[in-house]
Amino acid sequence: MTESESVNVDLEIIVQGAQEGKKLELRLWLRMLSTTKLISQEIRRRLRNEFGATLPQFDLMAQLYRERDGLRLGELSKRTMVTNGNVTGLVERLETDGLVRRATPDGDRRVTVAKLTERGVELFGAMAAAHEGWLRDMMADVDPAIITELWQDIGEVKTSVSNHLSGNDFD
Amino acid sequence: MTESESVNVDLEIIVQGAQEGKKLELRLWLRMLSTTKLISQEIRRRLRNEFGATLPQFDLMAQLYRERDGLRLGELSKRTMVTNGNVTGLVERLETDGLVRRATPDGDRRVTVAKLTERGVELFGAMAAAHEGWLRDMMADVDPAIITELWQDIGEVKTSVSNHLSGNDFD
DNA sequence: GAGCAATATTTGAAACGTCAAAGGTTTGGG
DNA sequence: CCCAAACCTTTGACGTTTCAAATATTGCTC
Repeated sequence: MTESESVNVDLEIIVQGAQEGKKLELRLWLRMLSTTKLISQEIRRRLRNEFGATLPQFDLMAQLYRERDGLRLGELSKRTMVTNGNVTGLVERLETDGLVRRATPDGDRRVTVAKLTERGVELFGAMAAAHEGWLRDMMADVDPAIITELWQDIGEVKTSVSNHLSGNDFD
Repeated sequence: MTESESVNVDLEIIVQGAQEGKKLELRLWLRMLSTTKLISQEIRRRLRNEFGATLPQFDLMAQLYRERDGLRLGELSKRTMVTNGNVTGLVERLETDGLVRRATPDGDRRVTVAKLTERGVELFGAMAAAHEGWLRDMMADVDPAIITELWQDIGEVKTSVSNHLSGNDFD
């Protein structure tokens, strides 16, 4: 059936054309998402294999590493973009692993402050160094100028998105 | 050793000036990750509120929408970048919701093929249209030229990452 | 100073995510 | 044939994620 074949070809051309006509924003989003997933999975695998840690744990510890006096769980929640309930569980597991210690300040007994233990500081230091190296390796083929440019332009995207959220706004 | 100290100072100034103390790759990664999280959370919230669906379900249905004859679960797993075990559960839930149907072809009884039902096709069509609009809104303040440029440059990052994975390579 | 609103964390249910092990099915070499 | 290797999906253990409801504490108002 040469006719139906040629019809199919035409359809494919049309579809292709339409796909490239796929909205720019959607196309960018799909690529951002898949790239981020790819990198996350690689980092996750390596954190697991080399340090027995998870990515969320790493993120949380990174915040506590910066603020050596500790942070309230709510503050941790904001900085890691993770819900309150989730922070509870994360900190709980890190505490049983001896990497984090929880304490309630005398001033306000509603509050719980999480702080890295010595072991936590030590472990995170090692993980952070490795983590940075992994990223450098993964992006080794990308021109540094492009990396800087990407950083700036993604900043613009982030700003735009922040200004167009439906629910609660900024913070 | 004053000499080595001055060397250190010089190095730090250079490093600080060049990248504000953080390696380019790490800085880019942190920004990509937070931006992706921000957009994901917004899409998730809207999918939930307006359609009662989740983002992973949306992703999976998107693949089945393209391949109207259905896909094997393993193929779905690759395309959605989700593990096999996870696909099983996702498809199970979508099936109880009447959006997807599972079948085992006569030729090979190891295989399970998932396919959108009519309701699934209909619902996904509506979700996809809304989804595209949300993205356009969120990125409304970004110059289209920059969006296209980002798409290309992130493509370079993705390629580089793909070529520097530790475990299994390409696909 | 009693109660009510605001703040901060925890809990519980449901879904998503990984990995590794186990369960069927097919296929191919002897 | 047959049985061992390869293939595909499911299962189970554990961790992450969200949301909403529950709990606890503080602070403020009247």
